[in-house]
Amino acid sequence: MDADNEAARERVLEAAGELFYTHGIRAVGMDRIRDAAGVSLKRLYRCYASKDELVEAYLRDRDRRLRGALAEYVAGEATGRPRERVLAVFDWLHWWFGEPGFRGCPFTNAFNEVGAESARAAAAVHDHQRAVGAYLRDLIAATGTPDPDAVTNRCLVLYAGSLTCAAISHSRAPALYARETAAAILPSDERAA
Amino acid sequence: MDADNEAARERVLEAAGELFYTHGIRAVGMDRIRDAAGVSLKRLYRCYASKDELVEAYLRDRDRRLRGALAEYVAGEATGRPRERVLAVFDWLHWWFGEPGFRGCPFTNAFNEVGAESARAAAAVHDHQRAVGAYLRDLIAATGTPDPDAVTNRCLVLYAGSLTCAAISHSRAPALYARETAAAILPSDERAA
DNA sequence: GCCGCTTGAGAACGACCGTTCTCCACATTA
DNA sequence: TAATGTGGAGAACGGTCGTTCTCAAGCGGC
Repeated sequence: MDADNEAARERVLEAAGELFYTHGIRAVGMDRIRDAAGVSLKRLYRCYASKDELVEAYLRDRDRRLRGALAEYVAGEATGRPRERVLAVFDWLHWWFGEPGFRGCPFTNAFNEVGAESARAAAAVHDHQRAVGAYLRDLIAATGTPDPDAVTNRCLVLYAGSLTCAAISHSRAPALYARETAAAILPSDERAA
Repeated sequence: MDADNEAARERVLEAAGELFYTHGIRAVGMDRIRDAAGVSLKRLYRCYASKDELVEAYLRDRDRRLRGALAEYVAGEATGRPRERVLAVFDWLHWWFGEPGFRGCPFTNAFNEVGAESARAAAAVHDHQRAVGAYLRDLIAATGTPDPDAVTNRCLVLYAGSLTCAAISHSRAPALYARETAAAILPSDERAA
C-alpha cells in the first residue's frame, strides 16, 4: 500500500495546492480537499497529520515548482548576456501575471493568512524568499555590477512589488514597470562571467 | 444620545482598527471588538450593521490617517526640492517600518484576507491605492521628469515592494533599497515647479 | 466458514464566529 | 405608582472548521 499512499499524497497535494492558491488557505476546509482529491478523510490525515503540515507541504511544493519554472525560463532566454538574464526574471513575472488564475504570490498570501499562527508556514515562506534572493544574486553577480548585494536587495523589492501590484490591480503591467526599473539599476553592458 | 453613539462609533473603530491590523481581520471576532471597545454587542451592531461594514470603515479610516501622516511628513521635509520630496516618501516608509507593531500594509493584508468575499473592502483598498498613486504622481510631476506617469508606476512598485519585504523580513531596510532605486530613476536635479 | 485487520464513508465533537434574541434593571413620564 | 421604553449582559442560533470516532464492508490467512 506504499505506492497507494504515495499516489494519494500527490493527489492531495495537487488538490490542496489548487484550492489553497485559488481561494486562500483559511477559506478551504479539509472536507473540500478530501472531495477534490477523492480520498477519505482518514487517508488524508494519514498522509498529512494536520492542516498545518499540509499547508507547509503546499508551500514547499510551490517553491520547488515556481523556482523551477523561473530557472527554466531564464535558461531558455539564453542570449548569454548576464544583464538580459536578470531582466528575463521580470519577463517571466510578466508571463506569470498573465496566466489564468493568477492570484498573487502564494507565499506572501500564505504569510498574510497564517504566518502569525503557523511557524511552519512562516519558515517555508522565509526559505522561499531566501532561495529566490540567492538565485537572483547569482544572476546579478554575473553582470559584474560593483555591489551585487545592494542590487539584489533592490531587485527583490521590485520583484515583490510587482507581484503585489499585479495581484491587486489584476494587471500584468507592474512586471513591465519593475523590468524598466531593474534595467535602470543594472550596469549597461560590458562583460560577462 | 447622538453624542453617545458618536463616541461609541469612535471607540469601536479605534478598537477594531488596532485588533484588525495586529491580528488580522478573520482572526478577530465581534466579541473581541466588543470587549476592547467596552460597548455592548447591541450597540456595536447599531453603530456598524455588520462586520463587513466595520471592515470598510476601518480601511477608510486607515487610508485617511496614513495619507495624512505621509503628506505631513513630506511637507515637513520641506527642502523645497521636488526630488527630495519624492524620496521623503521612502523616508517616511522607513520611519513607519520601524514603528512598534508594524505589520505590513493594512490594505494589501485586508485584500488578501477578505478581498475576494467583500466587495466593499476591495473597493476601499482600490481607492487607497488610487489615492496614493495620485499623490505620488503630483510629487513626481513637480520634478520635471519627462514621463511622470511612467515614473509613478515604477515608484508604486517600489512602494508596494518595500512594504511587502519589510513585513515578511521584519526589517526596515527595504525602505532604503526602495529609496535608492527611486533615486536612480528620478531626474538628477534641476528645475522645480 | 471464521477471525482479525484495514479501509472508506460519514457522523460526531468541540470550538469558534457573525448575528439575533431574551431578559431584566433602570429611567422617564404621567 | 404604573406604564413605557431603552440599554446592557450575555445566551442562543445556525453555520463552519479541524479533528476524531463509529460502524460496517471487504480481504487475507487459517
